Amino acid sequence: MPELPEVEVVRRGLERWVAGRTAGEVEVLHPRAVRRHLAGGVDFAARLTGARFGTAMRRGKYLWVPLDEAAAAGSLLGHLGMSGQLLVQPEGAPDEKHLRIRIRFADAVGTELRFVDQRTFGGLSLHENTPDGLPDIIAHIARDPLDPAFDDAAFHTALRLRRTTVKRALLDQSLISGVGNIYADEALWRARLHYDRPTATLTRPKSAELLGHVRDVMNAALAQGGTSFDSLYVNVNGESGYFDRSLDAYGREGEPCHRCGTPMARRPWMNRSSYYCPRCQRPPRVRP
DNA sequence: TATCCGACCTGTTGGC
DNA sequence: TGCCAACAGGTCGGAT
Repeated sequence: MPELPEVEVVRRGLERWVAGRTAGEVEVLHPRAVRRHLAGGVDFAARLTGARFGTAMRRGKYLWVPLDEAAAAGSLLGHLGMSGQLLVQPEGAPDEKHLRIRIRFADAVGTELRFVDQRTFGGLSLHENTPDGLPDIIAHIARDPLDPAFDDAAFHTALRLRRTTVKRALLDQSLISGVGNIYADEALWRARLHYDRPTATLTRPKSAELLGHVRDVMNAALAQGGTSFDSLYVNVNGESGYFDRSLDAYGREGEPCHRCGTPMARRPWMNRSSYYCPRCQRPPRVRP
């Protein structure tokens, strides 16, 4: 599934292939793909048509493109969800099986923007912007740790104040954005932290170390998977090369820990799975 | 108010 | 072989 590095690759692709162009005909082929656009698909298409795209922005896994001629100070907001792709395809190319939204351009370049999404967890929508230039609906989303303006000290303070556990905190988009289940497990393994460790017990050095590992995991993925924006198409296929080569925790149940050789464990967690090393990542003595 | 957790969705996998 | 349940997981919103 697209994680933050893949979303960044898509952002760069949009910046290169879509910025400065004007939307022509817009087709909404599946209503769920515009479910966050409360006025519905017809309104979405009508308002987007004729709008000129600015430079794509990103916060966490949300992408948005400022529009200069649709609703005043508005943006086209996108989230890829579990299986979403934004593709710039030649006009007339066969439709993808899960094509949800098609945006033609009012120019003669001969390409169109497509939103393709098998599981329809993602979608596109139009929103007004806050004074900060952020789509209003994502104003509550925290900055991601690759954002130069991310405040490490404030993150640590917020962690200490929460009465929750460390993995829940990593997945809390109002604390830190862009961390999904996979990267949370990877960063916790690197930091030798058990997922159920209460955040209130984390020292400042330990939370700084954890944050550093989150950044390392993301940067490594970006370095390995962030190549496709140089091609003609904005194309995230949902499979980062990083997943195949460099995972230390996620999906490795029963395989030896890359640090100590102990078989890795998997535990059901929040309708998901947590992968960890039972030796390197000891559970907290006092359960929260 | 803060935190928790089920629902949404569909292709794949594994068990019977 | 075929059927069905389990699984994957980001986000929202209702429940606690």
